[in-house]
Amino acid sequence: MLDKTYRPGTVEKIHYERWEKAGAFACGRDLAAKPYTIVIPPPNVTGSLHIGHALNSTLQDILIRFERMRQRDVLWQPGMDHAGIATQMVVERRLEAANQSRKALGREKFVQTVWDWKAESGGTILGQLKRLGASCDWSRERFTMDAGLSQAVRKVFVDLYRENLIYKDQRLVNWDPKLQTAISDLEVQPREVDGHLWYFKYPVEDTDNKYIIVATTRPETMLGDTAVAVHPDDERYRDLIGKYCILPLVGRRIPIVADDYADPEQGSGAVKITPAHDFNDFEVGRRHDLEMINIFDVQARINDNAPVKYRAMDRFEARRAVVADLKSGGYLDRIEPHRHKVPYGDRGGVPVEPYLTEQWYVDAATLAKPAIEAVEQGRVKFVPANWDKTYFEWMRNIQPWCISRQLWWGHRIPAWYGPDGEIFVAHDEAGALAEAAAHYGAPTELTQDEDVLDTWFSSALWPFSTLGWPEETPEVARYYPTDVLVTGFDIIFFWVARMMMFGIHFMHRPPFETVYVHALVRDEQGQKMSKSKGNVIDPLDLIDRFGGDALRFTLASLAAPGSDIKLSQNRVESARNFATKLWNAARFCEINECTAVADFDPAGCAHVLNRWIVAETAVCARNVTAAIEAFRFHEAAQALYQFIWGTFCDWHVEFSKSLLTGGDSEARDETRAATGWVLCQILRMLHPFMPFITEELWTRFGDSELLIHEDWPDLGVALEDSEARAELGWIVDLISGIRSLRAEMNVPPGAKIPFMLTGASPASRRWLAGHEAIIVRMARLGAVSAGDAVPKGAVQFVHGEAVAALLIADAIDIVQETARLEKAIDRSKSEAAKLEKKLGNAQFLARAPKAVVAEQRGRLAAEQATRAKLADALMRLSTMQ
RNA sequence: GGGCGCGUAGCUCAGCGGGAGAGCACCGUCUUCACACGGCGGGGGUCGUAGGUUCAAUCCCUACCGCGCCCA
Repeated sequence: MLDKTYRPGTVEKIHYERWEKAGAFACGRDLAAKPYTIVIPPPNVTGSLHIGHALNSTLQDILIRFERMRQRDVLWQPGMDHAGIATQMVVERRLEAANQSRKALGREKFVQTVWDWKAESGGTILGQLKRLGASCDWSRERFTMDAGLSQAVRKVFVDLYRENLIYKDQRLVNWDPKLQTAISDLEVQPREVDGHLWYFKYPVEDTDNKYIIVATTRPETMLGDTAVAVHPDDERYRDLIGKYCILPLVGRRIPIVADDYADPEQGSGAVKITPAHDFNDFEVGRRHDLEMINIFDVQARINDNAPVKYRAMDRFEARRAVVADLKSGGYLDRIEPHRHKVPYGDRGGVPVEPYLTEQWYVDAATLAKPAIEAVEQGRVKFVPANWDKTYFEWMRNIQPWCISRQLWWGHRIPAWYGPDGEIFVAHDEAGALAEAAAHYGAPTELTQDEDVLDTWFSSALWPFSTLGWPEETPEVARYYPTDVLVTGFDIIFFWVARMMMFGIHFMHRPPFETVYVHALVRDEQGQKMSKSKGNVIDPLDLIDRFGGDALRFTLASLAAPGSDIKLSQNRVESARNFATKLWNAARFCEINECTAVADFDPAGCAHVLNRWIVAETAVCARNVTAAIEAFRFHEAAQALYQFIWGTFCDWHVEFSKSLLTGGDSEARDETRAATGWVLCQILRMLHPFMPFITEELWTRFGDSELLIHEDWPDLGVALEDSEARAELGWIVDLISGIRSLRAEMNVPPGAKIPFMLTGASPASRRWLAGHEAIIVRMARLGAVSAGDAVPKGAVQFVHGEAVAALLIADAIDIVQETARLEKAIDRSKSEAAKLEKKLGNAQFLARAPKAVVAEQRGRLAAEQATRAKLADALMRLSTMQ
């Protein structure tokens, strides 16, 4: 016998092991079947499971298990990302703790240390995904630094270089002075800070104490100023254009130029130009052919291009010194408080510097064009659809993508330099040497580029590199393009856009058909979870307490498209309760021998109760199928919850008791078989959402080894017996009506009340008689009869065309009953009045669709009939007095 | 400044042109032979504000108020 409560802890482990042992997650089980592919967004090798991963993986697993049961050949491709900066930082921190350092170790040994660390403790997250029930094909697990994936990276680099889509350029980059590497625009986080605007006076050359005032948030950069810009239409400065200033502290003669970039409304209207340290100034510098003076070294300390006094100061120290010196020199006009945004590196956590360096770039604008078209033409769809706006917005304004990083952990750039700086890009050193030999006419020694590639460069290849590309593997042919990508909106730019660009360029087809974008999981108050706030909900903790199924079901039912998810513990609790409810319904089935019968034909039920629950099951299956197909996970979850709890447990199980314990053995056997069949359909439908408990129950009720490979219910509309649904719907309403009236009239719960239905149609009488046992049982009635006139001593309610009467005789509180009926009449009157008004409107009759008019008429007629019956009841009551 | 989105029951959210819904919480009640992680019943909303379109607006349009996110 099943226990009284379901205990997920032990059960979940058992079934995950059974699945793995059976190779249940492997792709290629049926090569005749249509493939269905999802690649997992590869988590960082340093990562551990947080609630966002739990949501992301749950949704993927629902789709995967659903399609697997639809007998598609599913591949859920798992793996991890080497996460360049993040991983290098983790390992460096470990080295520091052991009093070692990356630089002391040297490149080769350091990289080996990272690999050792990865082998030892990297990738705990994948083990954690198993707790959630993720049915990835673990036999195909990949890592972005694997030999095969690295080969893909080199091929892509070499090909794009040869197509002039990768090039080296001297530009401003976002430089992280702490990590001493370039980072991409996307890795920069602007933070609001309270700073100042410093107003400086720059003397104008050859004038008598005439000066121009410039405002800046970064005084130290003045050491690299090479111009002052004013707006060409700004009257205040018109006569100064073309003249020169003498830069204080430095003594450099710098031009005053006219440029639209200077905003007359901002500050003094004149702006200092530091082309080597500001993105806007860089553009101004290009337009006016200004000198670009770099004043920082790689750690953002002042270098030798500045006056001796400031050399080797760090940027913050230099700021204080420069301000002090300008002040003492009489060049400081004033200081104003100023709130502005400062760019911080999202990894290093210090302000980044716009820094002039030579880096490798991808010509993103060219690659973006077909990627934009693919979405415009509908070949790739975002769900919800409006994420395409975000995608377009970014893609249409895309900047060259800086892909080189001054790190050691990552894919080393396959470029080699000759003694004269000539660049040779090749798949490997041998290839480069061969090219060099041809170029120089003799074997020549080369040195490889020191830098590695941005992590996202390899992630961009994930949908095909994991399948074996550039080898022409059967998997590439079979599983590319993938079907759906499930991801958070925060990496649309980082990852989705780049997969689109590289996928289309190299595979000639977009990497996926659908991009399902889910929201962020927040805490109960709607705050973003973060360690520093201490509001992080640990999914593993929730799994320990409530079960993996409960967490999955909760996340699925909260995953309404378009809005963030606020997760609270009591949602998970109620999902746990739902699992227990199902468990107990199964216990009921077990006790009453309701198990699947081999030759049971759901279309062949004789008893209307069984036809009804079969029909409701078919409707539920249709709804759940449609919801999952449309990525409406919350609707699917809700449909299941309502059907399992609200229909199967609350009504069918109760209805069935009369038949299961009654004397009619034929009806009993059919009910057992039908109930067992329904339970098995429930297990199938619920399996993608709650894989563990359903697999566990399948071992008791199923007729095969593993539920995970069973067929998804495709029951057909023929089973949706509308007559049975109408009949049982009438019974449900009748029982609910009686229960409600009993409660309102304070009838003691145990009292068996005689009941009479009057004015009933022959069909209603037939239904009443046919289900008398059920009605008596569930509404706690005494004698049940049908009559023409309501006897005295009854409380009544209108049930369809009939009046239902509870004969409670002396127990009636006439005052209370009068009030109740009057209230019901009032409600009916006001409802009818609204309908009459609407139907009295000629415009409505003329313009509204016929069906709507007819519906309103029908509603009015029903309302009037109800009111008449209530009025009769009230009159009878008054004659009792 | 540009873009996207959200204001519906105490809370979390569905619904998005023709009768205001769910879960949780709340109130009452019940040790009924699957389940108190439960059963039964119940209360609770001028659907942010103001205009407009329409025979009809929570739903479409405009403005405003409040809140969030992304980009510059």
